[in-house]
Order: sequence, then C-alpha cells, then structure tokens
Amino acid sequence: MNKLPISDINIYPTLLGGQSFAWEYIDGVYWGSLNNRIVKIEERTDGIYWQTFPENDDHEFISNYFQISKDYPSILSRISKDEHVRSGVKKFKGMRILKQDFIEAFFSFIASQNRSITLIRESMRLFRQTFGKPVNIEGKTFYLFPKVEDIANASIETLNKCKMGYRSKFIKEAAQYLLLTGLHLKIEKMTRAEAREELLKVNGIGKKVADCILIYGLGHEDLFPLDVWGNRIAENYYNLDPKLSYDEKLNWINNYFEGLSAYAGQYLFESIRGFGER
DNA sequence: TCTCAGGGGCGAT
DNA sequence: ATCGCCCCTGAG
Repeated sequence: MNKLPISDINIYPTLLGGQSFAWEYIDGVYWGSLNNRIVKIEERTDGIYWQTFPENDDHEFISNYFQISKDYPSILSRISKDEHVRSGVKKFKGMRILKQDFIEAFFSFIASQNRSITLIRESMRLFRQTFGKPVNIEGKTFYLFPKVEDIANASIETLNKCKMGYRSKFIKEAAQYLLLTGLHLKIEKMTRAEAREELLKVNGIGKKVADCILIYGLGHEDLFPLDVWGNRIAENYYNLDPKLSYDEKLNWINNYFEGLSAYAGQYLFESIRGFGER
C-alpha cells in the first residue's frame, strides 16, 4: 500500500457523499471502481493508504483523481463568505471534490435523476456487475465500469434489472450518441460553455445533470447543481426567488462565490441533506 | 395498504 | 413558463 501525500483529507464524505457512486465500504475498507481499475483505500491512524489493481502503484492516477495539487486552504478561504458555508466546511473538514472519469460521470448522473443517493449507488453497482468486466482481488470480485459499446448494445430489460427505471432508455441512447458523435473524445478540450451546450443536446441530460457532469467529470469549478437540495439552499440560505430561472440562480450563486461555486455547493449540499448524521 | 419524495427531464400546451 | 408524466424504490 502507498500513503496518500496529503494528510488533511476527510475520506469518508469524499468517497461516500453525493459526488461519486463508484465506492463501496466493506469491513472498514473502501473499494472503488474507477477508470478501468479497482482502487483500495484504507484509513489508518497515520494517514490514508491506497493501492490500484490490477496494475499496482499508479501514482499518477491517484494524484489526478484526488486533485492533490489543488490549494484547498486558498479555496476554502475564498468560499467562506457566510455562516452557512463556514459551518459546512467545518462539519466536513477535509472533504474534496474528486476528478472522475468523464464517461463514468456521464452515465452515473444520467442514472441519478429523481432518485435518492443510496438507490443510485445500488443501481450503479448492479450496472457494473451486469455489464462490466470482473476483477478478482483478495478473494473478492469487483467489476469495472462497462464499456460504451456494451452500454449501447444493452437491452432495456437488462438495464431495468439494474433498477434504472425510465432512465434505461436514456442510458442506452446516450451510449449510442457517444459512439455516433465521439463527444467523449472532444469534450475535455472544450470550454465550459461549449461542453455544457453539447451535454444539453443529449436526451436525458438537463441543466442539473449537465452541471454535475461538468463538475465531477470534467473538473469545472464555476457551477452549482440546482436540484431539490440546491434549490433549498438558494431559497433558504440566500433568499433567491424560487421563480428565477435555473441560470439566473446559478449566475447569482457563482458570482457570490467568485467562480468557485462547485466547492461551496459540495459543503452546503452535504450539510443540508444531513450526510453522516444519526 | 397507502402516500410521499428522491442530487430531473421530456414533450405538449 | 408551466405541468403531467415517466419507473421504481424505501421510508413513514
């Protein structure tokens, strides 16, 4: 196992909060299915330890995924505009935004719409188990994220068995859309505005899902997903008129947080939904 | 058994 | 801009 070169990370809300559906917590160990590899994370008294499989010691991947080089003290001081944020930052001290694989974020957030986080996590686990390649590690079997081709060829019935519900059609057609347009090969190089416009062309992706993909899958920082929780934050904490449009609210919030609204959103979101309580 | 809501989006109006 | 509907699941 390798030691993570940062000591101020809070691994529990980072991996098991609402930003990723790729992790399982089994007997005190975190197992993630990420970018065609399985990652094991252990929290010990002297730090966070990790290993990648089947290729071991992939430092470059871990460094990018955890965004090791981000200056969190600076980010936190810039977003700490009010008591709501300061309270969230204190409560989830050390929580970071992960840089996920675009394709994994793309399908995960299409599958997420109008469902609770525990259900999304279970659904994505079934999805990987059904369509992904198995990998055996330490007597356990894990599954890699399915290939786009296999998702495009999946049957609606089998997707339904992954508890996708009416999202099954979105998932399959979105995979076909990627193969047809090659969007996944171009989108990393696009600006935030271009990428958002392209994502909104996909059936099954509206503004909220697009913004989650832009933040978690593409690393953009100037977005704030306005779901039921985000709207509660906007209305109750910042007194924004609920009748304002999505983009009007987003622009206000992003201006308030000086282009770092994604980070503020992360702490506020986990706070208001009561993650880790009880 | 029933109601309700869940990190929404689509299509008709 | 609004609204009914989409499918399913767990909580209460």
